[in-house]
Amino acid sequence: MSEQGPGRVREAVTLAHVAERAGVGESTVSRVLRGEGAVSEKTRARVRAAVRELGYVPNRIAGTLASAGSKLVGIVVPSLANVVFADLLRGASGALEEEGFQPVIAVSEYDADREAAHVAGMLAWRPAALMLAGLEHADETRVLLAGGSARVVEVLDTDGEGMDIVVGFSNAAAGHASARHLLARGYRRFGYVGHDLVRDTRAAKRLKGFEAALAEAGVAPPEREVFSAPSSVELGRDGLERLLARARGLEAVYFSNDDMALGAYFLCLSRGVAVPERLALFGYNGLDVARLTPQPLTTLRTPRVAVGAIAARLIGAGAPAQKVDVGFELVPGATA
Amino acid sequence: MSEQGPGRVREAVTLAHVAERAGVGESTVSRVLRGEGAVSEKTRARVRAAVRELGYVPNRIAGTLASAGSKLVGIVVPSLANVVFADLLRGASGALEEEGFQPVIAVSEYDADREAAHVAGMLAWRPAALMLAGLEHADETRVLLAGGSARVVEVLDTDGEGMDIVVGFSNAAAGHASARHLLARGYRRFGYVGHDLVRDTRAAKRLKGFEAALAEAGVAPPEREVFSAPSSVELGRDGLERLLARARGLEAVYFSNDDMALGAYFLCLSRGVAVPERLALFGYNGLDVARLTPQPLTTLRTPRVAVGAIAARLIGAGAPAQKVDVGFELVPGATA
DNA sequence: CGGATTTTTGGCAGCGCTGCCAATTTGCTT
DNA sequence: AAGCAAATTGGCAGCGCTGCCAAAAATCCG
Repeated sequence: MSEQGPGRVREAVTLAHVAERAGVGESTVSRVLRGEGAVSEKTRARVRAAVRELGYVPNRIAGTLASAGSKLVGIVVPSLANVVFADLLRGASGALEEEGFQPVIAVSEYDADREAAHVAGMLAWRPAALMLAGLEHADETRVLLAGGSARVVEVLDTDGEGMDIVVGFSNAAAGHASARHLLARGYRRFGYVGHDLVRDTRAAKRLKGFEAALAEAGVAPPEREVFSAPSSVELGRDGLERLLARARGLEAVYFSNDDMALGAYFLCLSRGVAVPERLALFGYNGLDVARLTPQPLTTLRTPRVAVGAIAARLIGAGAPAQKVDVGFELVPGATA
Repeated sequence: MSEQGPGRVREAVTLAHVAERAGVGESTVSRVLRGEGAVSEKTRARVRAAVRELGYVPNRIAGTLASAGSKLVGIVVPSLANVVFADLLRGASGALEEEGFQPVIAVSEYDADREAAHVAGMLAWRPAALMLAGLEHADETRVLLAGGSARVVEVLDTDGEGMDIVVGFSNAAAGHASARHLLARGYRRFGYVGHDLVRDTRAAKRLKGFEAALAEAGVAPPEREVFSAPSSVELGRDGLERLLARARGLEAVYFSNDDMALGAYFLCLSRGVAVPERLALFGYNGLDVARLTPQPLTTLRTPRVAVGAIAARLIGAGAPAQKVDVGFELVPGATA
């Protein structure tokens, strides 16, 4: 029953056990483990041996409590079904790891209140930083964040005021650039097929930028076909189908993202609608798969992985509040 | 400087502060917060008011240390670039949340040693459970897991021995079923285009099952074109291109997954190769996008989201060690 | 209305580790 | 060989919360 004895009683090996085994003080073991403070090579070796022999795994809960300030970084994304956020997480997760942080993720389903709940839950772990998508948040979220000591990084959008660090690009500018491209190609009669604009404020900002560019050029706003569901290939196909059924003479259609555009492109392939001669298609995101279709999709690529990575680096560096615009790249494909 | 005073010194509001403010003992506040133990409605209200007034956010680090056993669940996936794992995370994350757990993720890049390192790092947070992809792990991982008190859930594969709970399906059976389907359709000369088989052991198991079925039918094994990189649409296209360049008379090609098959399908569309008449294509995963191409891809759909959710439920229920086979579904499309 | 119960509370010792400071040892100098 | 500075090391008080147990208050009963 006692924690010593010859048997492998393993249950809860603590730093104290390691210290005893190595015949040194607890502080010394702690120093060795953290590679901090001067410890002679001899003791260092003894401690490491003890750690190995006992199969000791440090308890970071206790460590964090004692030292205040954890190495956790909370990340709340709107969805995991969308490649954008998977890419963001990939970039963030990789860089965070290198910076010595551990990501903790949560999904808000594009719901501001759920986001707030997650923020509260994560704050309970006293994270070093919290990463949120976009600049629009529930008031409660702002209050929680203002009161805490965690850094805040808002990503993927720069159109607005950030609370602390902001890393992203202008969605309005993206929409604007997309429209300019289409206008330059001579298109004048536009359509728009999109998903939930209320929840996905970034998509809404793109559309706004897109329409602004048309207005500036004195061109009529696009005929809209908007769903209130998350984006998907299927929705894009259905959207274009409906749009074509009711709007005559459309020359080019702007989509809320590549998934949607892809569905529409497949519809065109199936129906034998000549792209871009009869109908031009323009997406958003720069998805890999959309680059390899028989005709590469004309789209606008965003550096999502980089956004995650840069955000992580800034957190690691303890950078001051700032806004980093990583820009985007218009990718002329063969569909517009 | 003192932590009281009339001003809003906010820094570190603790349970003790709440207790003082509400004029009750710490234990009472703790009980109210956890909704455990009998507390009169009157005091309960006073405590809640104090919590609100002070903007108190419980410190779960301290709570976990005091009570032992956290509500964290570590999840180590091989990659985030692959939809499969994003789906898995989605299912797990949603169900975990409902069960009151918080997911902590890490990416191993299909590397067993990195996986081991992440497992060690997560164990330091004394998680309730750890979720790993597949049944193949580094010895170190097994040792760490055997010594810890965390539950272990291995997902997406049932071909082999699990350490604790296993939720998934047989990849070998999946490959076998795919071959049976193609054989039933009369195809006899096969090709295989795949990605890194050494790291992605599940893909290797599928191929093995596929070849076994061919052998059983007395059919020659497939002509292989295998890359040592992660799967991608591009790799699928290139793979088929190479395969066609060197193997004559192929009738059907099996792909390591839908991404690969999609790239190949696009190549066929571009080159005007009649699918499935001249060449049949068979994928794996049941990706949404592959269901909406002009010709839906014939593939095998796996319940990835469900796997994540079921795994989470079992953890929450404290289920005993077991192996859950959720099966898969062969989806006859128009490409084979 | 006193004593036995049943409810509600409060007190306080840890959980395992880190930070601070003092004690000890070692290495140099003169 | 004594004197000091520098390098190592150990002790121990918390970090903020929960679990356990005893104290206090509210209820019940004959």
